[in-house]
Amino acid sequence: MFGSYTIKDIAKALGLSTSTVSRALNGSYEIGAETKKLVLEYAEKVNYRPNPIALSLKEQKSHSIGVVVCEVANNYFSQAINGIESIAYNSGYHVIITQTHESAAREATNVQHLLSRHVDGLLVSVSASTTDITPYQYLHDKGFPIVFFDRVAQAVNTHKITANNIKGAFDLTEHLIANGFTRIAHITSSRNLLISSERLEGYKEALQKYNLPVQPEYIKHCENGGMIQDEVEMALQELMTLPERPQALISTSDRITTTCIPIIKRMGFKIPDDVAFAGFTNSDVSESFDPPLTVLRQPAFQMGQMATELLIKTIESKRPIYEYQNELVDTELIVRKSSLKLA
Amino acid sequence: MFGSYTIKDIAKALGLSTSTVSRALNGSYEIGAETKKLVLEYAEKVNYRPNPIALSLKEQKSHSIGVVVCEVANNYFSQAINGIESIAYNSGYHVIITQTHESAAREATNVQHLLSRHVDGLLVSVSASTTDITPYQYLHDKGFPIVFFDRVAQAVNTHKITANNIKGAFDLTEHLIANGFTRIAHITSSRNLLISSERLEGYKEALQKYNLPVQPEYIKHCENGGMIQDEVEMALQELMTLPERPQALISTSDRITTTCIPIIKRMGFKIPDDVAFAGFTNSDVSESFDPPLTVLRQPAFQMGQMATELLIKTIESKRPIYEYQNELVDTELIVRKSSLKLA
DNA sequence: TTGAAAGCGCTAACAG
DNA sequence: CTGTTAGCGCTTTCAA
Repeated sequence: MFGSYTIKDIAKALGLSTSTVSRALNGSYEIGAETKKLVLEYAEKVNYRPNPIALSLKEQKSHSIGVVVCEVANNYFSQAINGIESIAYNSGYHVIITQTHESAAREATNVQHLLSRHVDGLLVSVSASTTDITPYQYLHDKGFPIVFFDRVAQAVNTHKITANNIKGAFDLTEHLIANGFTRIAHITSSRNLLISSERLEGYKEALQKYNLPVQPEYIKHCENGGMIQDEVEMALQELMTLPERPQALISTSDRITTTCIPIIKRMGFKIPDDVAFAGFTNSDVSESFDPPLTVLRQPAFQMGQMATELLIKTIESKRPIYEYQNELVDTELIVRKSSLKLA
Repeated sequence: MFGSYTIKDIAKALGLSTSTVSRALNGSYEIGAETKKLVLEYAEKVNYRPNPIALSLKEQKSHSIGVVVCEVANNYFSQAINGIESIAYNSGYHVIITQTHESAAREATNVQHLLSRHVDGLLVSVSASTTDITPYQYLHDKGFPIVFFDRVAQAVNTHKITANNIKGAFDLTEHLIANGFTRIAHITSSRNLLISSERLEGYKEALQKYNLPVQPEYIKHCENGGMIQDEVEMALQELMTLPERPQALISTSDRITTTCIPIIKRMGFKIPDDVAFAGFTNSDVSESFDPPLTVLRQPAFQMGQMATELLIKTIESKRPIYEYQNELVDTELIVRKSSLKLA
């Protein structure tokens, strides 16, 4: 709060009523041209700014949207937040960001917190440990605007923005197959996440297309989404000590992808000579890795923008919405040395 | 806004007045034990949550803090924001983040925007192109709480949290000197930024300590903070075509550091054989770079936390504050292969 | 111990 | 065309 002029101040200074000032400021029709001019000029002079809090109280709208993500310091999410901010800012909304650190409990608290803050809508990407989505279902049923992005709660029938995960993982896997690899392992995030199963599905589809067996021992889940270094290390350990050691690895989670590299090296394997590697990540330095990383990139910024546009449209819609969009956006495969052809 | 119970609802249901309910809820002394119990139980039952907007209007406090940074999708800032969120969240404040994209004009708009949102205080890290700090000075003079972190407006006498930039750059430079390099170039961000001059100073101090000449042609500024790829490329180009080509490079900006690597490689130089490299960055994957990067890391998370603690303390202080803290936090030098000893 | 009423800044229905 | 009034949810005098 900072010593700003109120409508009352203007009214007093100009010898008018607050309603007249309000009307002038809001360009109402029922106002005299001169009065209007007078008020507008004075308001301009004293740099009048309406108090958004008073407006919120009046309108029963906070003009804020709540964001639930696992982590801000994550390539994908920091880019998505960039997109969210860009749209929200221009639409007069501000953004309250909360982090789950992949904890379902924390996520529930965050949603509560955001609700008690009276956010007008929610932009959510569920945590890796989230299984209970009834709070979202409940809110949505009550007509509260929610848009999921990236990590969606499938069962809740609302707007969703996701990357084409199946195709993305398919492309990644197919690329490895095309490069001569047949024993390809798959490291992914929690089984709770739809993105995990979709990416797994894309992987399987590619194997099947080329008549390669889908081997369960080649598939590893990191239930904490890679937040815990040990789980990634364990998964890698198990994979690389298999009798039929995989020739290539794909990782389908941003954090896991970047975490894998040093672990693999520490285990003494050379990429791609001993084991090829490719993964989902939005890191903008994957080119500088040793070796340069083959990555599957999601349009994080655009996804954030799309989700926010949809959410604001929903919030501002006059009539209830019963048709929900399920946007699928394309990913980008960037081939580099880490997935180099088998000699 | 979401169909929640109000004090009025409770009052009506219990046949009390709103003031009584309010008193019960706030644990006032002037209230009957039974009434209090009654209200509290009912409130609990219906999951009553005070409307923060009404409270804000009443208290003339928004319980929100505004953050001004250049970019969320930046290693340092995303980590700092993580720290900011963690403290703000636990203190009942929410955080409104704005990005300048290194534009001074955008920064001014953002501050205006945040002010019109009635944030209770500002956490700012100025943009690379900011020269006019009078708005901050003005606000601060009026008693508005501002804490600068990382990129501070030196002239404004308020709380500041910075890394020990001089020592950090000194350490980085000394390390290179210790490794046998004598011709060390310095690439940094805009001259406007105090962090740039401090880091430059640390560099010079190290050279002087070891009786090495400070050569102006070895010092390059990127006025756009590395937002523009070309400016980094240009700087590198000029340095690497010098008659006496530098043997080592230090970069003192997060974004510039990560940008340099691919450019240097594209120019055909091998790191560290043709030119050694070390730089400020908070990237958590610098270990995976080719070659693994020697970096100077700032405690971004803690800096965000400290800044937020200070800001909230200032906001909530009963009496005006005239003593401002200037916290200097230590950096961490992590030595890796990119700065390897000269053969 | 409790209630009535005013007020935070703003808008809007209702009078005039 | 303009003023009066009430009300959004809450706290806090002031009376009782």
